[in-house]
Amino acid sequence: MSRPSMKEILQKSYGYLFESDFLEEIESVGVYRKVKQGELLMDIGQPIGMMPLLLNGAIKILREDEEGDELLLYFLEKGDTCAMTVSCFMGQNKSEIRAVAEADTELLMVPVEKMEIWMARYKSWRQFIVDSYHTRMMELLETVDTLAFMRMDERLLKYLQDKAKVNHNDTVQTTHQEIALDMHTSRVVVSRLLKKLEKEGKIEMQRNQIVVLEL
DNA sequence: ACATTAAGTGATT
DNA sequence: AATCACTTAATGT
Repeated sequence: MSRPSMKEILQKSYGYLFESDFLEEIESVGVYRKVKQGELLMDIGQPIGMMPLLLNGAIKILREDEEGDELLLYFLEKGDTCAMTVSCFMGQNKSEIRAVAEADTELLMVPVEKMEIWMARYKSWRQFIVDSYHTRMMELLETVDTLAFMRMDERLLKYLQDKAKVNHNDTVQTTHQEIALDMHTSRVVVSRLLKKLEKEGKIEMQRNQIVVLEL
């Protein structure tokens, strides 16, 4: 199969949202970028100059505490954009979050100056921004609920399920240590809870790999 | 064979 | 649920 053109990729991820002439404008102004798994896309304190439109793959969004330890907030997938960039052109312009590629990912980077212009010109763009702000807010609320109301073992299972979903693969490639870092807990706790989940028949463990049986 | 990294476990707070 | 101290298992060179 031949490699799809930029236009085709864009059409597939955003065609249902934007008019074709607008899609062409996005394509002409956007800078294509490909990131490998684990690559740092944006760090805390960095100025935001570009707005990423995800074409495929997934990005994980993390918050950091005073000691430099992380906490996973949510994942971005194709058709998503970062809500942080939206608040950028409205004044604040330093990133409050860290963005790391969860999988190999293709993005289209659009300069933030375009945001305002498009807001005025395209209704579909306004709708897209409002909608994505809303869904991001809902995801953040879900994360708060998870942290406040769920037990560690439930949180862990949800983490694995979410990770399996965004990677479109029920076998999650990771280590207990990495999970602990994302969840802001210790490796020992993760290992013990994973063992419990395995006994309950919800997952299967191998070295560097966990199969999620309950999705 | 040896070093390194990942994962398992008991005890303590 | 976190931390410590230690063991065992898997993997790379």
